Amino acid sequence: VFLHRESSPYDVLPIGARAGRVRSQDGLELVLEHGLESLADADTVVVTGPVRPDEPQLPEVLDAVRAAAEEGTRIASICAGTFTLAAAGLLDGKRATTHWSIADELARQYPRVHVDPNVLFVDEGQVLTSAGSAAGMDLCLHLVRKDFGVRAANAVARELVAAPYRSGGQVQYIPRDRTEEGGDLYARTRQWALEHLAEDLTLADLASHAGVSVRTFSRRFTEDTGRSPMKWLMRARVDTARELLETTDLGVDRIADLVGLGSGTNLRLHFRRILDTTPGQYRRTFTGRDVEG
DNA sequence: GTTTTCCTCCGCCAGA
DNA sequence: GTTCTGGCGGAGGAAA
Repeated sequence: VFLHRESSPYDVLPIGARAGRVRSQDGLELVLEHGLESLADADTVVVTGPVRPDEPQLPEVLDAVRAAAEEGTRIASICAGTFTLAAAGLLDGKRATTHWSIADELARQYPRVHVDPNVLFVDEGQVLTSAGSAAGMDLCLHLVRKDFGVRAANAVARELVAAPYRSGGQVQYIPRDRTEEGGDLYARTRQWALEHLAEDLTLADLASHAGVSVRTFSRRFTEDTGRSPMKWLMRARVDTARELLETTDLGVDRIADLVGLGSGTNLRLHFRRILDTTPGQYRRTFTGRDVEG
């Protein structure tokens, strides 16, 4: 589990298929104090899964993970752990991701899973999946962010010397046939947009900053980030509003103004759509204060 | 809650 | 022949 026991806001419990000493493939000996019976007490189970996707899945692990899910436990996976969730049937009909190098294999083995190889993690509510190990950290920070808010997630990220927030839609690094030109496509335009959130930005403004046509910008941006430009912008606005709700005493109307959402009504609407809560509930949950305006 | 207007997204296609 | 770009237009959604 990637969260430091010291810095984690959770009680982190490493669990093995059975308690005792186990030897990893690279020869490391691990002592696991807890076996699968401990899953029954967990609120969230993070499955790191087999080292390789072609490793046989242990039936007792699949049964335990399935039983936990049926009890309502939140289940997350990191890297090849997604294969365990898929084998347990938890991903049937759902979007999921894993490391890009084994995404094709996941789609082949589990055709009922909608595999998205281009994102860092996928949040399907009770079931969450992530790409490579570093993306697993992003997923864990996403969970902290959901459970305890932006400030707590940032504190954990600082402790781990990690980026505080990389959205799930951010593209995985995948080697392409052609040379990567300039790395993260439109990163400068995204940064520029974040610095001008309060303004009435249109798709044409973003395309103009990127120096390409609206059509090309829209197409390449979506390929690069997994989200259409304006959906990405809306999420950035709501995320900034969340941070302002947590770290300031500003009213909803003022915050809506600062993040370019125009009115408190509009901010409430998008808060509800994206986070399924209200700004007031959000501030009360994470700060204990009420919201004005 | 309804209506109107405007914007975004996306498929299609032509040209480079 | 393939890939990429950019314009057009319709469908759907968002905002006022």
